[in-house]
Amino acid sequence: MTTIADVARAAGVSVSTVSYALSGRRPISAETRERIQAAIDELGYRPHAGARSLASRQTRVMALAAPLRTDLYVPVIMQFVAAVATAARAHDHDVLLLMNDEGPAGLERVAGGSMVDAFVVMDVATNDPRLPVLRRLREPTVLIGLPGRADGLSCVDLDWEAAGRLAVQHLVDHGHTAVALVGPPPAAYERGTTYAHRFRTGFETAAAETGIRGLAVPCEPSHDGLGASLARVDTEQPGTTGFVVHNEPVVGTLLHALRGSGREVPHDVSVLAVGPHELAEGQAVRLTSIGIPADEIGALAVEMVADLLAGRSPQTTLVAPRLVERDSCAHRSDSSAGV
Amino acid sequence: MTTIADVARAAGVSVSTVSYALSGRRPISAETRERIQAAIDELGYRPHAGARSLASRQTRVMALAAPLRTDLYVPVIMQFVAAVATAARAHDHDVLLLMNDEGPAGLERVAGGSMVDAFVVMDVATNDPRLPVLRRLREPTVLIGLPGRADGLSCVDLDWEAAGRLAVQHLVDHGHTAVALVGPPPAAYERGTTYAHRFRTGFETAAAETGIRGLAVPCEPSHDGLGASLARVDTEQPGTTGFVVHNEPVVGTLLHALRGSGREVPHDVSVLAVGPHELAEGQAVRLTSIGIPADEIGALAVEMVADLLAGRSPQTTLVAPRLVERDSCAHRSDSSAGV
DNA sequence: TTGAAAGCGGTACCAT
DNA sequence: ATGGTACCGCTTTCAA
Repeated sequence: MTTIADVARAAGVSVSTVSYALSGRRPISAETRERIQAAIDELGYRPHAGARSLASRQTRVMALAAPLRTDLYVPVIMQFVAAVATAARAHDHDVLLLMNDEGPAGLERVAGGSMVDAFVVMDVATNDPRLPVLRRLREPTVLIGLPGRADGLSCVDLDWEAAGRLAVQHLVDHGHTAVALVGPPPAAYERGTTYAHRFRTGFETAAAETGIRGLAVPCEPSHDGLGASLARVDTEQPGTTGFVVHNEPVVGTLLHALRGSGREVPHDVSVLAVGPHELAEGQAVRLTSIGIPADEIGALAVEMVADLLAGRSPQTTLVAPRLVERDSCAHRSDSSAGV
Repeated sequence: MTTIADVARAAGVSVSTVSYALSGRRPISAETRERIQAAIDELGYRPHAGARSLASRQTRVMALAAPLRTDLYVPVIMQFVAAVATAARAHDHDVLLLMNDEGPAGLERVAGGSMVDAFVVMDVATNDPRLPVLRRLREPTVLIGLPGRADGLSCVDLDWEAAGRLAVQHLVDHGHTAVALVGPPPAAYERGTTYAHRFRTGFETAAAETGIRGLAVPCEPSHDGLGASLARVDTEQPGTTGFVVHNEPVVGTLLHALRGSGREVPHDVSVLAVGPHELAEGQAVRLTSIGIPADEIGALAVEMVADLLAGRSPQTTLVAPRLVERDSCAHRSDSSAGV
């Protein structure tokens, strides 16, 4: 293994000069810099991360606490993970992966061992037990999601409430007066994951404000689960012509079920999906959808980590939802709202 | 921050004694051990990972190179990642996440900086450019997958060829004489990902050996993609009564398409899926399926890392496929094979 | 069974 | 602009 001393010797300078050449923390003559760089290239020198972290008290690694749940849509989770990892590299950081099954103890372990400089935490619940721990740690934290109280911690997330409103508004604009939300599984609501609540709140608020009928039903992500939810809608709110699906796994199933019950999309009913655009586009009818900008949010999270590391104060950022029109929402020119 | 010296002082022993008490590398009297443990608990001491890796030349971190492709079924990838992360923790290791977009350079960077003790690499292709690099590195590697030549590296994977044979055999056992494989997208074959080839080889070999008709068609993971593939099957091999789907995203779509063309499952045609059991169970008809034991393979990978770290030689392990019977494969008692 | 001290490979202060 | 060197916190000889 080649060390900084080897490089110094080869370049005919002192170790401190090599160190400063590397960090740029003090002026080095162009000529010296070149000799050093040549030595580094020739020897294939790589600073020892452990030695560096010991001396400098920073690791250039950030921890990413990612969820491991079956009631979450995995492709989106993975997109967040990939976005954070990629953005971290762009900031010359690596990512230490923490699976949430370790809980608060895992965060303490990693922080206590000085393994990371900061935390990015996904899947935060209203009263997440990790929050008090994170506040106490000296390493800064960015939450992907929005807990009940965010004080002292940075947060980034989609503005789910605005997304819920946007969905309803789009259907209202198309003349719908009875809309249903096929939401996440009950478990997602019960767990206190705020995005489920926030979307639903936006949905219900907008329905109330625009004076249309709106019904939100949770949905288990299976063929039968969707069947049950759809039955509830048909029973509790007959005449529903607009569907919002905030439950990726059942998007395709919903389409088939509607068709199976004689309702053509978009001729008889409109469907608006919330989820990845690829999902929306891969269906029998290309679905109008509100995307989840995981790449953007992941990159923002890392940006905010950098801010905190630079000494700036925690902040909360909500990303505005964006709707892409495709082929699943049609105008209802007449006033008939029967099935 | 509390250091080993603080602990030593509090316990009234030397630093080396604390170190040895922690590592267990030399006998410590029960009484001393207790005093040390008490001091550790009281002070909340955590060894500094960087200092430790500097002195001991090992990090207790393993790198996990995970793919970032859109043509892979993400839930399964994630299951591998979770399995490796969990197993790593069970071996007192952490996981540094590498997204494959960095390629061989990322591996060299991380190894050169002494950030990890070993590598677990997913999504290996026949002539993966990372292989020569990994062979050269001093850190041992375990591949999840099977490259063209595995010499010098450990490998774990599902025995995909056996899986392909198992699928055909199951359909043959149920009296089918014309079976089709709806496989992964062309990109998966072209990339040289061996699992696609191996499954297909097993499928075709078994079909040939049992003397039945067998047709393998790749399939783009979308509604239209499935439509195209199904059309090929109907044209090139009319009378097909057994379908093997090795393409998770289109499983549901295939079911609907068959139904749409007047073929009931399992009455008219049998369908056998390859993929997670939850996927198979969430369909309109509960599908007989061959699972992908990601948890088992991930755990094995970590086990093999531990073996290599302990000085044992590289080895290759192929996990036998397991088939779970559900409701999508029926016996064809007569000899009619018409659509 | 325990202690003292020499590294491990960097960083950054103090000099020049 | 550059060099010398005292740490950073831990592991592991060497000694007792």
